[in-house]
Amino acid sequence: MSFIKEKEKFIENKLNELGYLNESVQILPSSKKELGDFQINTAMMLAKKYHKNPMEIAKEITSCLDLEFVNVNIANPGFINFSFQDESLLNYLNNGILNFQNLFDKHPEKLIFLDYGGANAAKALHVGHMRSANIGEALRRLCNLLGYKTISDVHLGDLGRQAGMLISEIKLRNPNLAFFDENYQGEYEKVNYTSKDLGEMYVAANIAANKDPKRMEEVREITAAIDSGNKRYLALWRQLVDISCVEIKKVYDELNCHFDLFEGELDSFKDIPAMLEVVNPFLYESNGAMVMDVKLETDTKEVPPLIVIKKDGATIYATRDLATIYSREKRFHPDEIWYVVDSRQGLYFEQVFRASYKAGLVNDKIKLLHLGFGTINGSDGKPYKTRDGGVMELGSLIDLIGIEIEAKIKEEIQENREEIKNKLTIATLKFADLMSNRQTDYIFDPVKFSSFDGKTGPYILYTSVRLKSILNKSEATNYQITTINNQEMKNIFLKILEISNVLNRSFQDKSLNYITDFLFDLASLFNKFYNNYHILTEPDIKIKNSYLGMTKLVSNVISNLLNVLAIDEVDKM
RNA sequence: GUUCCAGUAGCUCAGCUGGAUAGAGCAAUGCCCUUCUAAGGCAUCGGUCCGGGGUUCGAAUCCCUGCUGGGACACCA
Repeated sequence: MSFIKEKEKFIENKLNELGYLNESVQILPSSKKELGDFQINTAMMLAKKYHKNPMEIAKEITSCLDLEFVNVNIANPGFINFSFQDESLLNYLNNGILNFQNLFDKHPEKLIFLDYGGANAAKALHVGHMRSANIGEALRRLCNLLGYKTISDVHLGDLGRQAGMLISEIKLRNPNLAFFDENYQGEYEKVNYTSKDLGEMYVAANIAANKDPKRMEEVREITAAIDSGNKRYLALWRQLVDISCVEIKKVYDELNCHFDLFEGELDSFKDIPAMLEVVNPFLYESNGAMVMDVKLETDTKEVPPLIVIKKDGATIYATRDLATIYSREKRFHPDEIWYVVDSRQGLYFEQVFRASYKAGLVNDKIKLLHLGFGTINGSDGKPYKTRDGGVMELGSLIDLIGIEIEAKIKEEIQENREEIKNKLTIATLKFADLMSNRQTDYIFDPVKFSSFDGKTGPYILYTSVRLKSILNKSEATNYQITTINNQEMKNIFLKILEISNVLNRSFQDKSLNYITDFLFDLASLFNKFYNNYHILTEPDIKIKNSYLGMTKLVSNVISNLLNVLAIDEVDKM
């Protein structure tokens, strides 16, 4: 158990003895440092609830604190401030050097299924995909750290109109391919496209179809044909999906994303009949389509019915998502399923989740969550585009930042230069992406992000390199902090005590900005210390060893938290 | 039109479920490298927390209301 948690429990027990039953206590860093390192505001909350004088309750609480609490004082109208004995802190922190896991609290074991990534087959990944990937991957790692089991699925968008688009374009360009011969019976040849070709053809088809209604009609027909299982088109489409997956996997690899399952909408196809059997009793016909009511009496807003089958009899994304939920429940029995998808799909997921519960595709105990995220905008506040107004592909974006980064790596570093560049580039992007609260939009500014002054990924990595460099030069092998020698050191330790709280909040909000903030604060505090004290030349051996122990501790903490964010460290930069 | 979410320093954003004097980064100005990576550190400047009511010991945070911006509102995903 973390130190803070242990002390909170201690106070909660004392409150029980005083007759304040089942109250929870939060120990927070004090906002008035001159009054103590920590504060609790419990007395004022209890005062309201029990109609008593907060000062009196504060006195009751402070009178039962033990000797580990020092410098205890009460301030109007009922703030309790205190600090902890250095020995207690050091005892705990030294355990943290040996094992990072000692610094925070484990959660109850559950299985969480995460759906993130969401790349579209045959279309290049763009900036929006990056956010889903970064947030999803970091959440997966956070879950694992806290003791949850996880399954991640990229859930490709590999069915739908882009299939029709692409095939119509191929048909136009190579009408003689066997896929377009209704009478062809033999094996289908391997097509010879690169994922770049696919991207280019998709764009061409999209433009043409938007201009020409006849072309759009053809796209619709092909899409519908695939939907109803047309073998020729499906054979071609599966090949195209495989081609584009090569590129997609490469990018996810660069982003350190790990997917336990690399499934997609195509895979949900086989589950549709079984799903429809369950949902069928709830369906009714409306304007030709088969829909399901999902509104509730408690709604203050209008929640339209969910379309499950289109009027042409074809499936729609909702059909596939319902089938996927059904299949996930059957195969894995997760306690929760998280969807890391753009906030704009909020209403849609609300409908799908309601439909799932209502029809009994999943039991009521399973938690279905849509973790929406804000859009990535350009400096004009509109969705991020390239300079000429096109869609910014993720790959080009990574290259763009990479060039800036390359120029800043020290010239004398030649060994692994490419690898260092790549890691710094991803660190830059990820840190910027995870830094803003998950739910809010943010402005993507390549110039700002690659400048890496201030609160950035490279700043954290720079600090981590510093820490490692010191540890290497010291040649220390075991680490023990025996004294808190100055305020800068104390501040670092107090910050580290916040880890458990930071991880919990991050988990609760499903937002990584608490972790990026913490990393920045901790790195800043260490850099401050670094500028004021010289570790390796410290003459007092006891103090020097404590400095080294602290350096090791900070290094461990930063490494572990960067790992949660799926950011790799470097040895030099 | 209905509904949801935003509005905090010149700019970009935090703000721990109501706590004490509202915080960072960038930008601006001035310092600190013969010392463990100066991609660093220190200092200064910068605020009617969109406006107006209310709730209470206490509001950027909760409620009401107005203004501004953005999203969503059935056969795209």
